[in-house]
Parts: sequence; C-alpha cells; structure tokens
Amino acid sequence: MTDTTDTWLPQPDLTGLDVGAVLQALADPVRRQIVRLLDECGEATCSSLDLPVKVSTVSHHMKILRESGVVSTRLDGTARPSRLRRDELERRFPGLLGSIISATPPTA
Amino acid sequence: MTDTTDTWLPQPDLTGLDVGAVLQALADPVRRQIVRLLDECGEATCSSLDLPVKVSTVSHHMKILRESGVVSTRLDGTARPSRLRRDELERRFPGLLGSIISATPPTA
DNA sequence: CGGAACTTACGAAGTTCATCGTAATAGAAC
DNA sequence: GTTCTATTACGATGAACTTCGTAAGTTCCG
Repeated sequence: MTDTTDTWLPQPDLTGLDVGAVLQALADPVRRQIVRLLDECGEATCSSLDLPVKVSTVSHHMKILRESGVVSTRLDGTARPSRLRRDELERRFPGLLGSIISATPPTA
Repeated sequence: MTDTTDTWLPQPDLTGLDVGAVLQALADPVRRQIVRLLDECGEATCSSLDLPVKVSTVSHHMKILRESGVVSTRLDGTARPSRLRRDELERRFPGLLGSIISATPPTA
C-alpha cells in the first residue's frame, strides 16, 4: 500500500501541519469517529463509513481532515479512499493521535 | 503549593475528563496561548496574562479551560490564580499536552 | 453512447462560538 | 463603613460551523 503510482488529493506536507487546524479538526465528534473508524479499517470511502450524518456531510468532514493533514485521500476511479497519516502525525505531535483514539469510544 | 487548605473552583475529576471537551478547549488559539503561558509561569490570574483580548474574554476562556479539566483555579482573596493540571492530563491523555505546548509558538 | 454509481461543490438554515461593554459580586485597605 | 480593585455573570453582535438537499462532475460498465 501507499503505492507511489497512485494519485492523491492535495494535502499539507509534514512541516506545514498546523496544530490549530489539527486540533480544530479533531474537536468535532463526527470527525473523531471518522478517525477512529479509519484507525480500525485502515482505509475507507465517505459512503462506506457508518455514521449518523449524510454522505455529503461526511465528505465535508473528510475534506477538513485532509486539509488539516490528519488523513490522506487517494484517487481510485470514482472512489476516494482515505486513510490516517499516522506516522507523520506521530512524528509531529507525539502521543496526540493515540491518546485521542484510545479516548474516543465507539459510541461517540 | 497545591496546599489542601486552599479553596478551589469546581472542576471535573480525572475520570470525568472528556476528550471532546479538552480538544474543543485547546482548539482555540487564545486558549492555547493561555496554556503556553501557564506552562511557563506556573500560575497566573486572568488580568496578569498578556493577551490580545479583553480581561472579560480571558475570564470566559479560563472558565472553559477549567470546566474541561485543563486548568485548576484557586481562590486567593479577590484573585483567582489558575494553573495547568499537567500530571492529571498526562495520565489521562499521554503526550497530548506536551505536543500541543511544544507546537504552539509564542506568537500564535 | 447512455446510464448508473460515487463524490463533491454550492447554497441555505439553524446553531454554536468568540468578543465586547456593562453591571454585579467579593475581598482588601483605609 | 466606605472605597478601591479584581473577577465574573450577562446580554448583544457578528462570525464560523454543522448539517442538509440538490446539482454537477467523473468514472465504470453494458
């Protein structure tokens, strides 16, 4: 995975990560749920996630997560599977993502 | 310090800390600045902090930080000095506070 | 080519939030 | 007791955010 031949949607690089944007992204409960689900399944599209909001809203949240640097989104036909940027986040904000995931219950 | 004879304003206990409330509290740039300043000076009142907002606004932010469990506020005459709940936050969300503080520049 | 499926951009509605000024409260000092 | 200072509660205002429905753009497949 992480095939370099894949095409990706625009996203900030490691040095461009802003702690304010990341925290604001993770402050929303739906987005934390997305993060938790991606942590479990590895990769998912907006429509494949089981969330209590409409797909267009999930797409909006995924965009915020991507632009803040929390997730990467790959182009695969009409699908846009996203995954966590776990290693990069860990390097930039050690412990942050892990604490949040382990503190986010499945029913939040 | 942390004299048990002191009186404190109401605050959630360790098990009552909600990751959503903490992240929402730390998502605001002014509140992150307060956290950074408290990390430096140890304890401070609303009026003693050098911030680009009015004191009444600082009081509002300090209340949010206190109710989310990020700071403790002690009663000392008319003053209400607050300090970080560093150890408790570290036990509940390991690495979170440190990552945020080190990623929050003095001019944010 | 034509249609179906997936995603997102856009506009709108309702809510939440940051900020301020003012007023009220509580302690300290005289 | 009175006055002064420090803090906070309250109301208002304007911005930002979440959510939705709809429409538009892409890709895949008969």
